[in-house]
Amino acid sequence: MKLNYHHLYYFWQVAKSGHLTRTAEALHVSQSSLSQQIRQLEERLGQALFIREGRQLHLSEAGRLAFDYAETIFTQGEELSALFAEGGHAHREVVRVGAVATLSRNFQEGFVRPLLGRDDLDLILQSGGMDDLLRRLSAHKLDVVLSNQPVRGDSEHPWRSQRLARQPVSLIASPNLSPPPTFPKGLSGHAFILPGVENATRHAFDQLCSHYRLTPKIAAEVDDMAMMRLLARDTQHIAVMPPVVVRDELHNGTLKDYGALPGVWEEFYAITIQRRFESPSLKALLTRSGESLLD
Amino acid sequence: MKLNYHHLYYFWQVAKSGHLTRTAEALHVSQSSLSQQIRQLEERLGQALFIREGRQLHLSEAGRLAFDYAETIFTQGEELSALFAEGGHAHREVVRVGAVATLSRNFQEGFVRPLLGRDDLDLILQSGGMDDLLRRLSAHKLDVVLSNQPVRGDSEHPWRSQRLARQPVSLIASPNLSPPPTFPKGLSGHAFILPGVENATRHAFDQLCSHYRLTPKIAAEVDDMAMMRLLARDTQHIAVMPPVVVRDELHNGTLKDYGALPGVWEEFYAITIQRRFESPSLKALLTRSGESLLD
DNA sequence: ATAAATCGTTCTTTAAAACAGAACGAATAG
DNA sequence: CTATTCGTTCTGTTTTAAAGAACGATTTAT
Repeated sequence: MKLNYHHLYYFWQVAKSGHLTRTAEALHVSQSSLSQQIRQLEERLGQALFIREGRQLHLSEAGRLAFDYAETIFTQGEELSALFAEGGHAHREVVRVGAVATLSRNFQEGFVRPLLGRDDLDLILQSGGMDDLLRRLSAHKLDVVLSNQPVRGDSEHPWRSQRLARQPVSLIASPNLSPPPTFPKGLSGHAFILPGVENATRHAFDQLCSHYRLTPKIAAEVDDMAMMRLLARDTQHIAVMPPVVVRDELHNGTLKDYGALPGVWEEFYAITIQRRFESPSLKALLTRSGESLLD
Repeated sequence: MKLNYHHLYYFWQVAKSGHLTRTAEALHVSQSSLSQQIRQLEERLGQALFIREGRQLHLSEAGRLAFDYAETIFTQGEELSALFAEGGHAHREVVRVGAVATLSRNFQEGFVRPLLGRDDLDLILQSGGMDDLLRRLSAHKLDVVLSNQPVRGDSEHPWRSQRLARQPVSLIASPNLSPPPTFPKGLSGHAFILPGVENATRHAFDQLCSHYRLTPKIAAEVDDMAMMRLLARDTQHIAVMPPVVVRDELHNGTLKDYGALPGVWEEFYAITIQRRFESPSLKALLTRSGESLLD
């Protein structure tokens, strides 16, 4: 037996105002009809939503609960309705991309680049924390989340993490460092700017160091790639990061790539919710080869 | 003309599976009926939701949009339905309190204390960032948010900020500080642990200092009250904070209150959404006098 | 190549629901 | 203590959703 949304709607309206007769007038239905529909909803749910005290209606605890749900349901519905009402015009395609705020901006740009030239669609880019972004993804406020970590989905949150690209991780520093650092030997005297410990790249780097019995001096731990880029530029320390982050600086000579670390990769994932009808533009983004994202 | 939620429901089901006939069977209705209801929805919205290609249905851009809304609407509905289905039992009262994570724990506890003894209701306490909490409040996932700052509501977010209490702010430090600090003179040689600049208390403190032409040495800026408490306890610096935060330490002599700062207050606000039927327990919490919250 | 099956739409009839109106009862107001 | 207000219940009416048959288009099978 299905929930009757029209009954719920009437309940919502009455609960909002607290008066049956007034609501009936506002909705242009008879109070008798309204009363009946609400009673049917109560029978369907198996519990009283209103407490009848004299000729007044008060929300019961169950009613309060139902009201909260009704509120989100029908505000969504009204939003939808308004969206279609405002313009009879056809809807433009929209692609909404969320990106973990600590992710490389160059990578983000590379991902959405194919969409930038198109004037037949709207691109919405939002950054934020992982939790926040995943919540928005679940609420269908985002189409895809970009992250440097995969996420395991479960039955409640059927997320799908797809690796878009992997990028070697290099030693990046000022070009006039002397002696020039090399890996694994030739690091003494230098301090490092590293990704934070929650980062998978950092984990790989630590493993590599422990393999070569190295205990590098740590100048800073930074989780934001944009911040790391600034620190690499403005200090004499060695940053451990993918070259793509500092593409411009490498090109104009502000920074130098002292070589990739073997077996250490920064990975990029697209997290989506599996759905039957994917936006064709988004689908195209996700099925590209990894190289084009990083050049 | 109102949006028909039954039509939307059918649309949602068909859009999920992509097949009209199969969905009709699953819902135990005829495919003709299903087809008609969806057509009526399209007429109501003024746009095609499906693109008919041969005998296949594809979501149009408008359809994709509508589908996202339908998804949140009906998952909410199903959640509601499940909630009432699982137990025919009467629903216990629930009060859901959100608190800004940086807020004093003692204050939080004082706020919810009247509810702790009651076994006829469930108390849900969540902490998080202001943005996150306000979002949950708007989504009716929380009944009230506790904060040390008021929030201006608007027509879209009709928040109401109510001041629950104000608390003097004192100089708090180790009891064996010598010379004992006094305000405004007698602070030289001491360093301070201060709330972060986004905190209203910090602002008042800075104003006070500038009035007395003081430039205090800052040892640390901390936005989390629990953290501040630890630092006050484990350093020889002077913390600027309300005594309520360190009530226990003051009582057992671990810390000492060197006097309140004139005109500096830490304020506590309850942020709610105005509604017709407030939970009686919550209402009782909000109408208490401020004193009982802080003792 | 052509018949058969599949799938969605449209038209018409039938069943179900939402609805309005009247009668009723209880609580509030003058 | 009588009017009025407000929610409920009962009955007949109207509207809406549903089913069935006919149709057209596309895919599959022979």
